Amino acid sequence: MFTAEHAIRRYRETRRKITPQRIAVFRALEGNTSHPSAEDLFESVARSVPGISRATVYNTLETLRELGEVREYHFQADFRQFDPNTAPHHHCLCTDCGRVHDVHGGDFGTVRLPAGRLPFRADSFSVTFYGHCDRCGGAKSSRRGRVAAHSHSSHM
Amino acid sequence: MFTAEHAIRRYRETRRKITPQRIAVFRALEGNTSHPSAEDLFESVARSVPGISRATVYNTLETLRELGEVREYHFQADFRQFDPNTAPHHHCLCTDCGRVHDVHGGDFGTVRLPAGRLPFRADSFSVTFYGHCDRCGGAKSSRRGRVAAHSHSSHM
DNA sequence: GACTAATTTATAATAGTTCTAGATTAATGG
DNA sequence: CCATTAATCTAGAACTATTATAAATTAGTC
Ligand SMILES: [Mn+2]
Ligand SMILES: [Mn+2]
Ligand SMILES: [Zn+2]
Ligand SMILES: [Zn+2]
Repeated sequence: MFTAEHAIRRYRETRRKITPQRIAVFRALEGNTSHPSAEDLFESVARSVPGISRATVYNTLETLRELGEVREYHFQADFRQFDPNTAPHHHCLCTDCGRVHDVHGGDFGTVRLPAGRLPFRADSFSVTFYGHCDRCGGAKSSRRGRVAAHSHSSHM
Repeated sequence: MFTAEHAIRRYRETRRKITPQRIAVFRALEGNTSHPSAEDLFESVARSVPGISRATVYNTLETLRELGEVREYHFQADFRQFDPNTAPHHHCLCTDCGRVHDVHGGDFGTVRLPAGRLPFRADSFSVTFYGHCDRCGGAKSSRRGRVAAHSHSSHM
């Protein structure tokens, strides 16, 4: 689990300096399940560290990614999103508002490459569901909360 | 299945004009399993239609996407990729060279949202495997062709 | 073949990200 | 503490994919 303390330890281990700017980015990521973009994090961090540069936020995110402390996703075309939760989990992307929810805790079925001779060695995978979130449920399904409980399966 | 003829039919149906530029883009997409970017398609099409503008390629792709004739993916951060195969299928993204392979024809398991009360209505989903392709197999696994036959499963 | 709205083109604008050079500072050790 | 110095930070320029604009061209229609 990502914590500012853990990130600081990793930075020390790898002979990197601990700066107020970096700590602020770590804190902004701690427990953050919103899959923020670099700009999101910049805006959030700039409140506690006025004058921080975007470059610093970008650089810190890149380092954390190299260290394997955050994972980068490309849910949308226009910006990258970061997730301090590096454990494998699925995501739901609302195609209306762009919000991304984690999926965890249930029976999600299995995902595997066919045992056949596919010319590829897979290290990991990611599953993204596209649809509509709670708040965007849509005009026709204004009966919130029920609509949500939807199951989706496939056997491609 | 996407064909230039089918795209032309759809363009006629929706009162859009058939131009040499558009036909060239249709042809470039026909049977294309490389998941090309707009720039890839521009370069390819520019050979047969010198002077074509990038804007035309972008506009045509956008229209095809609206018509549901191609699907747009965000495998990488820096550009969008298009797939004329709109049937649901999985993908393998080589994290070395960026090539994307389709996955189809075997037993891939099932994917579903937990039947519980997840506040989300899913319309579709996409599965992406990350790893190393045939050609990029890596130094340690130069024994190509065997490495490939790898199976990956999960029950998160 | 003429008409006209749709399309195309070249180019400017935009947005996210990366690069750069000079100013600042964390870490080290006397 | 203070001095040293390599690492870091900042502001802003540069870069890249994409979108917007406006004027020129053309597909479709009669
Ligand atoms: Mn997540
Ligand atoms: Mn595909
Ligand atoms: Zn939403
Ligand atoms: Zn490869």
